Amino acid sequence: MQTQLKRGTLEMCVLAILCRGDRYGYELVNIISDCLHVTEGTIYPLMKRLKDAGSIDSYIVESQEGPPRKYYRITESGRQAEKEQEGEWREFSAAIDKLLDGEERTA
Amino acid sequence: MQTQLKRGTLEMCVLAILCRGDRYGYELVNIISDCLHVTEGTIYPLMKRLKDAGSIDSYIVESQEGPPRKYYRITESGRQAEKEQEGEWREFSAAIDKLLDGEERTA
DNA sequence: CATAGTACCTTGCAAAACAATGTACTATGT
DNA sequence: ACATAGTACATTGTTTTGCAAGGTACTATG
Repeated sequence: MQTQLKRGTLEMCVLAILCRGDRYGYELVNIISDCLHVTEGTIYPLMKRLKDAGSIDSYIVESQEGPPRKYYRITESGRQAEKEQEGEWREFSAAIDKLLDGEERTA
Repeated sequence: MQTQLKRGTLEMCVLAILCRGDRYGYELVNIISDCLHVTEGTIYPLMKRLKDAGSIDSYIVESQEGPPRKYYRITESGRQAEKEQEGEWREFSAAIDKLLDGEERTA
């Protein structure tokens, strides 16, 4: 459900959340799940892509309540990517709203 | 550029435009291009999907300025689909904005 | 000792946007 | 007569990315 709409926006959301502080993967799934349906099968591959791209890096922290947690920290380049993507998002959603409202000439 | 963001929304946009009147494919490309980058390689397969789904039907009209035009007309079920998708879009974009603004607990 | 919760990860599939390519018609300029 | 540009249709193959399903392993509870 609404799988297609999420394309491209999840990356931006993860970066935006990490801009506000470090988080571990499982935690990100829970945070985002408050707003959108999302699973680990989506988030873990995404974190790998972001790390490969240099937008985030990571460190391990032991936990008493289960297995060790892999925390993610945003990089400077990640912060920049977030800003760009948020700008694109604003532009894009304004464009969609314009098309939905409809102001096109009658050809 | 921003290819991913468009996923799922183009269908909704086409349906919204057809709700306001019949259009032919090439015309739709031009109308949408005012707001978003989109090409025939995207629109024609989309129209085929919409027709297969029963959201639209079509008829041919001769033209003096070039090859015949295939006009698309929205069906009742297409109108309903448009309404649903627009609702999902509103919900979705609100969810994204919430995640961008960030109100999550420091769990 | 089974179950549930936490936390990590990978594989394979599906949907959709798009560049590239192709056809064919009309109109314009030379 | 012929080339070019604009109109209008269509298909093929590639790419990206979300997600279900499956797997590992640790801790806590009944």
